[in-house]
Amino acid sequence: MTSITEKKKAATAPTRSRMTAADRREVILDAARTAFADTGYHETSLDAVAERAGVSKALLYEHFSSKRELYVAMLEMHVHELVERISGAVAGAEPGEPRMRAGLEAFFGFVEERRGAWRIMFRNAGDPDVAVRLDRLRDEVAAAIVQLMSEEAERRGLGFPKLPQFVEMIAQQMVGAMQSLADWWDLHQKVPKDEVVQAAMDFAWIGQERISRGERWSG
Amino acid sequence: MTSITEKKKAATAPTRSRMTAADRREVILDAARTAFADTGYHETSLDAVAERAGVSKALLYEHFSSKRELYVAMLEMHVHELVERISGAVAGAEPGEPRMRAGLEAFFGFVEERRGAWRIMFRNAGDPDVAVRLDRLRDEVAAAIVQLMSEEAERRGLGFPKLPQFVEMIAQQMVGAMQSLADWWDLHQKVPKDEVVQAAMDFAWIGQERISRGERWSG
DNA sequence: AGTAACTGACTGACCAGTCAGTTAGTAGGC
DNA sequence: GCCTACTAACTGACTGGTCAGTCAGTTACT
Repeated sequence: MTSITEKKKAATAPTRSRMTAADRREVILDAARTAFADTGYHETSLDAVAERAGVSKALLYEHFSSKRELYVAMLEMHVHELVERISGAVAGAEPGEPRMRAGLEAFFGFVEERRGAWRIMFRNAGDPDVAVRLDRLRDEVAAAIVQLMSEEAERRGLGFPKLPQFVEMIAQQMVGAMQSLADWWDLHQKVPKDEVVQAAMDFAWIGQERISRGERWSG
Repeated sequence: MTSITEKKKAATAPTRSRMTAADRREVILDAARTAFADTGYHETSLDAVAERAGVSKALLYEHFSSKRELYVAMLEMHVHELVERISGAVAGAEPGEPRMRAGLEAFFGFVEERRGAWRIMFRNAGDPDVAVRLDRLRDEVAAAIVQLMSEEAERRGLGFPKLPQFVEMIAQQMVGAMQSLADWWDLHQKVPKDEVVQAAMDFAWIGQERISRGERWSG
């Protein structure tokens, strides 16, 4: 193992330590995450990121060829984790309601544990190229939901073919609703995760009509 | 000296007309709308807006004290219209399902007629201060929905008091779902409005469970 | 002749990206 | 153990371009 000779655990002291490229890259990505989360893409200068990372701006360019590339690399890291968590949870659950609940739990679990990451991912776009990337991700998630819904329909021996775009529209709404709820939760962190998941199930699964009749899922 | 010896001969626009302040303001707001809709907040310079409006940048500052103020004024104009249309439609409909359908129709009607305006309102934020403003608007809309839902519950002689935040979470999801669907529609304009409204009703009103059983609203 | 509409030309700040150099580790020879 | 040469990590100081916002005027209308 490439032998981490000495864990720089004593990093508290201003050790003007030279790192391996890989380690330094991590430090930079982490600084980028917090910096961008605090002030957004446009309003965060690379000087600020460099300062947070404790290095010169020039060094950033040894690791990333542009501001955008840095941002995207950081973003992709978290996106990857989120996707892994959700798809893992979904794959390991029974079809139907349990699957949906598992997905929601995984999603809101991520949001809870990594507030900063979440905020970066969907509230801070700013740059159009970055926004395009996020849109693409969003569409991929929607496509995955479409896939699940179609399997579900087949399993039950029916389909939604009449409106070719129908399932996609449902999936887009699902994604939007969850994103919106996560944003709200970010501003109301006191609300426990269970209640958030519950509200998501209520809205997306049993629907408005029943809600307005006073019903709740799994009462 | 160096005065304009020769008429610039603005061959394109013959109307080098002097306007009243109010008229010019309208022209500027309109130019701002299209410019910002095309390229977003940060990527649109005031020089570009001025050019579109056919005036000098300095004149913009006769009417608006900053880029942000111009943007917000333009935004608020459209927001006001949207809110008027929806609340008008909602007020004139019977409670329950007809009311919801009326609100959705009004909303998607606005999106259809004013694609540019919609795109500005929620896809282009960019500037954090502007984003804050949009968030506030969003919360107001959510609050209005909460209000409607509460009245509805009272009308039916029941309530959702157990989780104080429950209704708010539902409302936030509703807003997010509709925003998301509108964004999607913006990229799939061929889909007729009726189908979009239908999908919205299906998702938000009857709920996922019934959808996955193959049901549709009003069959 | 008075004033409101309007302009060109400017500046000051910011910031992504560059470059010519300076260190800190390290491998190899003695 | 101690030099030495090599390399990869790292830096300060700079540039070139963009753009919000300003100002000293110039026109057109009443």
